[in-house]
Amino acid sequence: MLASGSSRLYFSLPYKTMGEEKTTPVRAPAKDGPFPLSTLRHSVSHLMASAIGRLFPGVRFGFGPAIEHGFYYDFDLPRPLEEADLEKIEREMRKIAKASPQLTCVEVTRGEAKARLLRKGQSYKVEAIDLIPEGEKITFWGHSDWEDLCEGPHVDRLDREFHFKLLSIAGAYWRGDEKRPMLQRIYGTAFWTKAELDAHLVWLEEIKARDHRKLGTELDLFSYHQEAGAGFVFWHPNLATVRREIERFWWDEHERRGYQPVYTPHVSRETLFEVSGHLANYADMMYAPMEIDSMPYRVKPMNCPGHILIYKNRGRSYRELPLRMAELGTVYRYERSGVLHGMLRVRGFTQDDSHIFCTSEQLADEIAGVLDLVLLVVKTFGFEYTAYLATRPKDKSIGSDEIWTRAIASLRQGAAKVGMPLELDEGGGAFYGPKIDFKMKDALGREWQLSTVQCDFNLPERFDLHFTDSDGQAKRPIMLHRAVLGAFERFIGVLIEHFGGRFPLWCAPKQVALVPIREEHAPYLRTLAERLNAQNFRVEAMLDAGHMNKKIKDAQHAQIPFMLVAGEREAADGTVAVRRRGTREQIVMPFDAFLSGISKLRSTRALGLELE
RNA sequence: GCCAGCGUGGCUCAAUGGCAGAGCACCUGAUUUGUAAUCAGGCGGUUGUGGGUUCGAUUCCCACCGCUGGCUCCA
Repeated sequence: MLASGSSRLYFSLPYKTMGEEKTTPVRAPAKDGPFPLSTLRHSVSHLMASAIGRLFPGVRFGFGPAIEHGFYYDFDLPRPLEEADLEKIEREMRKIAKASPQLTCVEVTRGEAKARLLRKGQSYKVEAIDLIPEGEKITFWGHSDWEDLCEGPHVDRLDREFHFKLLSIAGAYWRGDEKRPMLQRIYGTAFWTKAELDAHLVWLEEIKARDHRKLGTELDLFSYHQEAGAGFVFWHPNLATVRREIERFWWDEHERRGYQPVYTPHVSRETLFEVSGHLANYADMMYAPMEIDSMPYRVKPMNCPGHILIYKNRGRSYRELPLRMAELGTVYRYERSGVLHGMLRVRGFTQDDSHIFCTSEQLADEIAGVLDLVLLVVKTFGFEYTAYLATRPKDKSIGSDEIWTRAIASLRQGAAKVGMPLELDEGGGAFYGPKIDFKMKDALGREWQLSTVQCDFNLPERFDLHFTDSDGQAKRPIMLHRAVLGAFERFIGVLIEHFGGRFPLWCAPKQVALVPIREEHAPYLRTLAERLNAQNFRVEAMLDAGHMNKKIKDAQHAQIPFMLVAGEREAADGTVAVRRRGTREQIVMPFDAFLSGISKLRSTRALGLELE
């Protein structure tokens, strides 16, 4: 119903660092034509609705807005749609656009609008009228014999040049409410030019090709199993290697920044989660209790209670603050079956969790420290990001206005210290405190929520935490929850798609492939493999009988960053023919030069593969 | 959880109410190759699980498990 005013910047490409590895088509943002792109898309959604009206008499219409990459429209139809229907609908749309291109708009009174819709049996639309604020204009937009309660704006004529495609069918609750009827939704997209539509379709293909579930199979990264249950990920050696490298990076950075490692049990007595409030507020997400010695125990859905027990284990001095505890803590949460999605939405996952206990004076510095770490991660993996400051929710929340104001100020100060711009998410905070959430934008321009920093005034109260201040008084610390990667499952799932399976050298499952030209050159390469192994490089030595070309193909498919090919000439002068992933180049260089080159790429965690 | 679709060797996909097939992978043998697939042979499936209809079900029906696209909810 609502067309937003102007088209948004629709797609950007932060792919500078990837050098020759770049495979994503470079696209300029889709342009507005005679009308804004979103207006076109909204009009095309109307065109689709009118075609549905002709093909499915008795259809009742829901909403049909323009969205980020296209549009949708919801319908209550007499029968389920099939893929094959989309083409039929498209054909009907073209017919209608050609036959009756003129759009019309009439303003009516509220009563008249209702009568008009009742007459047509459009019960959802009748309901929609009540959503329009009193005093606002009520208009119908239409073309041919079809019209729709709609605020507009729309394009003037449907015989202008534009290009569209219907993409998929899905179910959607009326007004997004799961207690209401399920409608059928058709998604589509539209552009002013064919080139832009084609580019968009190529982009959709690229997304499909980079799907972490597809690459997970192709590159032997992970699996899930019917016999193990939905939402549980099995990490294969290749992906476990990636994870271990990232964990190593993570611990290095945390130790450098004064975090202390802790480990806490996966299962605790239920009373712990009563005290923490999880049982009262989070029970839906928790698994049923298990009985141990006739007492109920629970699998942990979060790590904070465990960390708090460690804090509380003895008296704490102000000298210990800020106290930063870090754990790669595996938690289990019940997610409804329909929301599970590869590694990105699972039921058991490992958070890179930390809790910082500090005074309110220390808060801004601690936040700055966390944000600095987020920036390091963003840079290391080549993401772009947007940071959102989420403030006090309107309905229920705890803590005084003063403490909220101070915490929000601290979040702002922390961001200012590291020069981080903040978008505002008004009222988006947790009930227990404000936070900064990050959306990371991947190489395909899609956004993912990963990092988060949250102030918590609640748990220190509930667990009655304190420390002894310099004046001898017992005082209450503030707690900061933070995750930088978020969860390994989601982070690495995103990373697979971000890199398209082409991991940077430092965390690639295999880093160097060795290919002899003939089997008799294998001994030379074996000595190189030993030297690489001695430097802790992960080597795929393809030294068995077999043909060179096949090995080259296999190494390329496995996305191994470097391939060293050697025959008589190389063996004679201690050189290697280096072939970089994604290229056909053959650069002959001394092995020592190669070794120092990749050592540098590894130690700098370079994103690209340019050897100096 | 809800709506819709799907489930055939490790992977990608055929086929039919009447003996389940191909390519890749894997194994064996031959081939010794200068930058993306050498040739030949072989192994491998109770067609997701359970029930029903039928002379006969992988195919039709039901339930469950799992997956996919969305909705709703989230790291």
